[in-house]
Order: sequence, then structure tokens, then C-alpha cells
Amino acid sequence: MMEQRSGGQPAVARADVRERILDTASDLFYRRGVRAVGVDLVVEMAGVAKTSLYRHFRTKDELIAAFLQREDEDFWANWDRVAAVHPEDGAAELEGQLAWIAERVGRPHYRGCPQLNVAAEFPDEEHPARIVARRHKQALYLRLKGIARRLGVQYPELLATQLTVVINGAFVSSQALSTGDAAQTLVQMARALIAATSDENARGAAT
Amino acid sequence: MMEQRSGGQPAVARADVRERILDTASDLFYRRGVRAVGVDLVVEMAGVAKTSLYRHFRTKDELIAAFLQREDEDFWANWDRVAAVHPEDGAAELEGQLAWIAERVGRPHYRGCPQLNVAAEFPDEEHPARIVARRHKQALYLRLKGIARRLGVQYPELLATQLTVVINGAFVSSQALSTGDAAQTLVQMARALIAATSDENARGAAT
DNA sequence: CCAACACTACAGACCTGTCTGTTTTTACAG
DNA sequence: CTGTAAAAACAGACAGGTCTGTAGTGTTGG
Repeated sequence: MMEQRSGGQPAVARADVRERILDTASDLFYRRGVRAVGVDLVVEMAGVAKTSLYRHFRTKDELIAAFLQREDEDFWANWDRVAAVHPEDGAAELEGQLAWIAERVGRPHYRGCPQLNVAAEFPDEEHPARIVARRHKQALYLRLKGIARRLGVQYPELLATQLTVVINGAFVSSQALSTGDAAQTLVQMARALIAATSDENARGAAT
Repeated sequence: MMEQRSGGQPAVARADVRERILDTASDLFYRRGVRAVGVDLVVEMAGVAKTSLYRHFRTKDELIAAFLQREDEDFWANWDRVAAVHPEDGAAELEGQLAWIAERVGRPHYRGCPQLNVAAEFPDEEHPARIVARRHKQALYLRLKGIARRLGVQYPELLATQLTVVINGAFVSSQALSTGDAAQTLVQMARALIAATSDENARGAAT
């Protein structure tokens, strides 16, 4: 861990300590739960002083919010990478998004969506971390609505809501999805929902 | 949960205190989160002595498990009540189940599925409460598979997995479902998924 | 009579956040 | 390249509160 940076660059160590704290805290928070991890443990595992933690983060609550903020940015980085591959084909993009989400859900020690986990741990909706989580889920809905619009379905808002439910459901259903191909299951769900919103007007008064 | 009583009749007061503790703990655990609620608060709100709590529950972990156990029983009581109304029609039963689930999700201070919340709070999968939660979700899957079989779809396991994802997704997506009719949204999802598994091959051997 | 109950106090550990003091790193001037 | 002052990091004690679980004492009701 000890790196000697002879003739070091300025402002690196500053960001370095902050990043090390956030790295360590994120890992511990996700794996053990936020409330179960104290700042003393974060400080010890990160190899920093407690004063350093409280210099970069005013309170533990702000550290939790920073944890979710980083998870949010990581999530959309993955999303945008896939979106860039399918600038035209909305259906292909959606399946691509579901593919990497399913891969993530299926990982060995996957423990759910951090945003949903923190929401479960902290009932206060005005908690700084809950505000990050709420914006994250709102952004997910909006992105799905954009895809739904590109698909040209009749009710993009309805389809976006349904896809939100499916994706959030996948996050908390790793047990049910562990048997079989999770990606295929989710893609089939998306196709079925798309087909249904496309049928609505054509079918008219059937059954 | 057969409790052996040494020889007397004091079963009434005993069960009364136990129930009062469990009532109070369940309410506090659900609304504020399990880790955020200490036994001192439970004891104070229930108006009992701490020794009484630890006489009826060996540890707080067992109290948490009892909380989820009771939620499990309540859930299936609702389920069975609806199931009894539709002994033949699987599609109607499924829509009935989704209707009361959506109603529950849409309640003013709904705070998610207790089983999922506890799973988010406690990473240890061998925690007594996690064992209850795991069995609960497994039971949900099995009930849905039973409905799927009655529907005569081609892949009942696949449909059951998909419906599990939808229901768990509804539990954690009250934000997305708060706009519009949640019950209708879920029912439409179920219909779309059923139609998709029915469309897969034979279209001729209908009802 | 005695088991269940209420109440208080306690042990030992943990929590967040602050404070003091020392050492290292950085920034910049000469 | 060097001297120096400010900023940042380290180390650790500390305050004041919380947590789970146990123990001791007295009260009550069947």
C-alpha cells in the first residue's frame, strides 16, 4: 500500500485520501449494510485517521449519500456505454441494458441494488442518501420512457413504469432468478410487455 | 410453535404479554427499520418489562424472526382468502392477488415488503429472520407456479419466475407505481406475460 | 405458593463526532 | 535546490449516548 511518490503531483494525495475512504466505505456499506458499519471500522480498514474522514465528509450520513452518488454514476456509465451501441434500435438497447443488469444480479455475492437497500434501512425520506436514491430511480424511469418512446408504443409512460417494476424486481429477486438464465427471462418479459402495449389498439374489443 | 406449559393455566396472560410485545415490535420494526429500533424502545412502547421480552424471545434476532413469521402468516391469510374465491379460474385468482397486493403497496405509509427490508438490513443469510424470509419468497414462487400450471401455459416455471419478479418489483417500486392505477398496471403485466408464454408455439389447442 | 410480571441498575461493547497534539505533505519564495 | 509556513494527515483519547442482555428486588394474581 505504501507508494512513494518522489516529486509528487499536487492535489493528488488530497483526492487520494478521499477516494480511499469512499472506496472502503462503499465496499463495507454494500457488503455488510450501512447501519452495521461504523466510522471506526471504515477508518481502520481505509488506514486513515478519523479526522481525515470528517474533513472530507461532514457526517456519516453525507458519506452514505456519497456512496450512493458514486453507485449512481457507475450505473449510468454502464448504461450509457450500452446506449451508445444502439443509437437507433430501442429494442436492442433495452435488451442490452437488461443483459448487463442480469449479469450483475447473477454475480456470486450480489446483495441487491444499493439504492433500494439504503431505502430499506433509512425510513426518513429526507435523509441525504434517500434523496440521491429517489433521483436515481426517477432517472431510471425517465430513461426507460425515452426508450419506450423510441419504440413507438402507444403508452410510453405505462411501459416505462412496467419496465421499472421489472428491473427493480430483478434487483431484489436474485433468489428467484438464480435458477436459469436471468438475462433471457428479463428479455422475454420486456418483449411480452412491448408486444402487449402494441396490441392494445389493434386488438380492440377482443375477449 | 407449540409452547409447553409446565402445568398451570396461566396461558392467557402469558400469551397476552407475548402478543403485546410482538405487536409493538412489529409496528416499530416495520416503520422505523429493525436495526434502528432497540429493545428498550420496544419494552417502553409495549409497557412491559425487559425481562418479559427476554422470557418470550431468547434474543432480539428471534424477535425479528417472529416478526417476519407473523407477516408471513398474515400474507398467506390474505392470499388464501382470495384463492378460495377462484377455485377454478387461475387467471381470475392471479388478478385478485395482484389487486390486493397493489392496494397494499399504494397505502399512504407503505414502506416495502418486510421480508425484503430485513434481507436488505441483514446480510447474513443464516440469520433466523433471513431463513423465514427465504422460505416466504420460495412459497410465493411455488404458489405462482401452481397458478401457472392451472393456466396451462407451456412453461409454468418461467411464468412463475416472471410473476415473482413482478410482485417483488411492485413491493419496491411504490414510487413508480404511485402515479396511476397500480393494480391495473400489474394486471396488464400479468396478462402480457401469460399471453407471451401461450403464444410461444401452439395457438390451436385453446381452452 | 410460585410463576409471571414490573422496575431499576448494571456490564461491556459499540456508536458518532470532537478535541488535542504530532508528523507528513504541499506550496511557494528565495 | 532549499527554507519555511500553511495545509493536511495521523494517532489517540474522550464525551455522551446507544445497544443487547443479565441480575437483583419487589409485587401480584391464579
